[in-house]
This record gives sequence, structure tokens and C-alpha cells, in this order.
Amino acid sequence: MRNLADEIERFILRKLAGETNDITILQRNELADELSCAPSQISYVLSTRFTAERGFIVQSRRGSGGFVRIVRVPVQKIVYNKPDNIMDYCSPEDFENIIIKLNSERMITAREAGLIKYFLDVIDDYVNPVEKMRIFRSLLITLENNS
Amino acid sequence: MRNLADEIERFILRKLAGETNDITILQRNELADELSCAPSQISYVLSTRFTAERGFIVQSRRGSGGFVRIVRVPVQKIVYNKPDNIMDYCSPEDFENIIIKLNSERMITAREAGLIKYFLDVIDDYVNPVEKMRIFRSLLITLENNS
DNA sequence: ATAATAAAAGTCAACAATAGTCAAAGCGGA
DNA sequence: TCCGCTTTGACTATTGTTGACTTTTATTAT
Repeated sequence: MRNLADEIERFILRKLAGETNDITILQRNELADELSCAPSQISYVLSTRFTAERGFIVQSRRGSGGFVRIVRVPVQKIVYNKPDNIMDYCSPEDFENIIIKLNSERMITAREAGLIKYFLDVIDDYVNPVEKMRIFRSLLITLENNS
Repeated sequence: MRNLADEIERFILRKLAGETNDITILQRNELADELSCAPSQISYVLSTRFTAERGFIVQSRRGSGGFVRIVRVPVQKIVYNKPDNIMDYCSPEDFENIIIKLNSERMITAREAGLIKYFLDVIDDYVNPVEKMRIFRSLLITLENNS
């Protein structure tokens, strides 16, 4: 028998694959209607399949004009979950790219991105690259802790 | 379906972006007419989107010749308006209080507050108080520039 | 000068349109 | 059978939209 959850997962993954920035937006009721299932089933799939653990971020808004935004986040895994795998240091360009990526995937706001860039720029005068990397990681954790 | 609130928000933000001094003035009924919606919908958007938390001040006048003025508030104003801004430096407690104040006035988010505190803490090891104050001011301007 | 009128913006409650939660039932494989 | 994943639906929470009514301000008529 067909497995709805898997079908929904595949549908969303295909939709995501068709996007250029690993971001896709859908409407829960609409998708439920299209796949002939209960709307809450979409929520179920999102909460079991599209988890941070698997490298996704799901954001949504209720009410009129509501939506669900799904973001695939490869960077998140690197930065948050695999501290052992990450490089010991980054070039300024690497930092710039990570920050841009984090912002484009809505893990940080433009204001936070600006703050972090300014921050990294300032400490450049005082710390070595390895130390800077350590500080950067702490900084992201600080952000998480205040969410 | 079309989402009026978002549309109105975008309209006002665009109008604001076209101004040179972060101030724009509009008429509620006129805008409602232009966007084909109820005038009260404009009020709704102003009260939910153009809040102090998001860095806006909305003033208005009723009656004949009435208007709505929307101002994007520079964050650093709060700091600059305080007596201590005359000083060249702050104690860590002063910084802490300013940050708490900024957050309680909803000029910065909890995440931003956390970032800034961490930031100030890190550079403490490297810069003197006067330099730290200078960096703090630049930091607020950076925040402002990314709003 | 005062009263009436017109021309704004504000308030609020009702209703509509979403998405989230959770308990209970269903189903399939070990 | 039993356990764990799936599926549903009733209920909740959030956000948007409208219109009737109120308040404020300016203008006009007397």
C-alpha cells in the first residue's frame, strides 16, 4: 500500500530540488488537498522528516496568507553538528561566504549578519586565525542559546 | 490568495526606501483606495509591522488634513540620548545596562543582545575602555545600517 | 465666536483563512 | 500478537480582513 508520508517527503524533496537556493515555500492545506490527505499529515512529515538533524529548517506562518518554508541547510551541519569536521580556520572569504549562506537560509537576520561581519573584522587585528575560528563557533552557539 | 497585509508592508517599505531621511508621510484613506482595501487594514499593518520592536515610530493626525508619518528609528539614538553617552567609556555594568535597556525597549532582539554581550566580552581582552566605547558605537551604527 | 459639517484617522468585534497540537485509531512487519 | 510508525480529525492558535462606529481636526455657515 502507498505510504503517504514517504510520498509527501518525496514531493517536497522534488520541489526543493527544483529550486535554485535550497528554499521552497508551500501551503499546507493546498498540498494536503493535492495529495488527498489530512493537512495535519503534512505537519507530521515536516516534523519527522525535515528536521534540523537531517539538515532542514522549517518556518511557517499561520493565518490568512499562511505558508510553510522549508530550507535545506548543509552549512548548519558543518557549523553546528560537526565541530570535528570543520576546518581549524577560515579565510576572510570563507567567513563571508558562510555568513551569506546563513543569512540566505534565514538562520540569521541581516542585522545579525552585519554584526558578525563587523565583529570578525574587529578581532582580526587581535587574534590569530585559529583563535578567530574558535570565537566564531562560540558566537554561533551564543546565538543559538538566545533563540 | 493575495495577501494584502504583506503588500501594504512592501508598499510602505518601498516608499520609505525612496526617502532620504527615513521618514515618509502618507494618507490612510488614499493608500487604502490605491490598494483597494479597507482603511482599517492600513492601521492593522502599521500596528503589527511598523512597531518599535522593528525600529519604527508611527505618528498620525486625524481630521481634515490628517496624515500618517512613519519614521525608521536609528537604534543608536537611544544610546546617544542618554547622559552616559557623553562619557568616553563605560564600565562593563554600564554596557550591560545599555544592552538590557535596548532590548527592553525592543530596539534589539535577545539574540542581538547576546551577540553584543559576547562581542564586548571578547574584545575586553584586547582593547582599552575608550577603544571599546568607540567600537560599541560603530557596532550600533552597523546594526542600524542593516535594518 | 459658535455651531454645524466635512474630512480625516482610530478602535473593536466578528469572521475568514491559515497552520499547529495531540490523542486515538489504523496498519504492517518482526 | 505486539510495537512502532502512520493517519486522521477535532480542537487550538495565529494572522488577516472588513465594516460599523468613534474621535479628532479643519472648514464653513450663521
